[in-house]
Amino acid sequence: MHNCTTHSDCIAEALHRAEEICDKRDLRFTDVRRKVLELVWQSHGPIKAYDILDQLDQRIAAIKPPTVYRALDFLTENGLVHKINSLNAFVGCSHPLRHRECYFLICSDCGEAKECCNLDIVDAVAKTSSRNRFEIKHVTLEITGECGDCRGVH
Amino acid sequence: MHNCTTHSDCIAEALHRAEEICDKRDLRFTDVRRKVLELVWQSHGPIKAYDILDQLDQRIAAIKPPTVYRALDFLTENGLVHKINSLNAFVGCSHPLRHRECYFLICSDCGEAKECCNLDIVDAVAKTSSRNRFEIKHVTLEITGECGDCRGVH
DNA sequence: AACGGAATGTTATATTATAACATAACCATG
DNA sequence: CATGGTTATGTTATAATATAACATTCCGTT
Ligand SMILES: [Zn+2]
Ligand SMILES: [Zn+2]
Ligand SMILES: [Zn+2]
Ligand SMILES: [Zn+2]
Repeated sequence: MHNCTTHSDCIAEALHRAEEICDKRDLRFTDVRRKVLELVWQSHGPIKAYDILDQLDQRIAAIKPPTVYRALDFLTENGLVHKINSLNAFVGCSHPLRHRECYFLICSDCGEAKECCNLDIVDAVAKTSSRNRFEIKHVTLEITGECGDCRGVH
Repeated sequence: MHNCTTHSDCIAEALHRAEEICDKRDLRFTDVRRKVLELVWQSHGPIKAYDILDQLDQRIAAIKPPTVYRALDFLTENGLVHKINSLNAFVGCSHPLRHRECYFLICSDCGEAKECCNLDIVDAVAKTSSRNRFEIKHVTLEITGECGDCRGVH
């Protein structure tokens, strides 16, 4: 499902990046927020809010939905996590500083959501928006289909 | 919110187009499906499943959620309606025959979801997908922001 | 009329998300 | 280090969205 070399490093790096970003921006990277982000990265793929909740419950007593959703809101607002609307799931952003230019290739077979960037798409979206006198706040681009691995293509 | 000249005509046309398409494809454009599509077009903008349900209830006794969702599934699968995931809402497709190339400009102020087509975007998406050896089944592009009218731009 | 498949009805429940208010932690400032 | 304002979390309840599972009806074909 993902091909990071050492996944524990991959999680640690994501947490470290988040810490730095929050530091720089004077945001509070609290315990709850850190733990939620850690679980998101642990899955290293789309994870549902209630699955996070379940996994937290095992570690911390009595975490409730609002706590998880608040943490996810914080992480999403600050570009550390993406919400994938077509899955009602959340995934860690792998480059939080260029967070607005991302889109996803979502394999309906293996469930991977590959985060990509592409200037042509960003340009085309920007142009068509301005032609329509539309001021962009947020772009969601979710491409669903089947990935090469699942199709056996090489 | 929308600028069709005569909205009753606009609804009638949409229903007529749907009828033709279903005819051609040997699909059953049943009463429930017609009524749901009619309500979607009546709103002429994103409408929620349970709002459709409420409005149906006033006309038909005891319509239940599964009935509405089934009709919406049918209409979505056959390109007559789009689901807008970021709103959990549904909107009529204004050109069902070219249904796959659409995207939406969604104004968070007035709530309009303008359906657009743009070949540059379609191309860029197709290219990046094939570069990633990814076979597209479905593309969701939802651009949220503020429309020109709401910003007072002319 | 009898059959088979598709659509709808029905009951119940799963899943996703938020409102509203109480408490606790944090942090600037005196 | 007390005080007060702000931000975050805890807590309870419920809202909003969506589907499972099974029964019945409808509809075209034979
Ligand atoms: Zn990893
Ligand atoms: Zn795959
Ligand atoms: Zn209209
Ligand atoms: Zn607007």
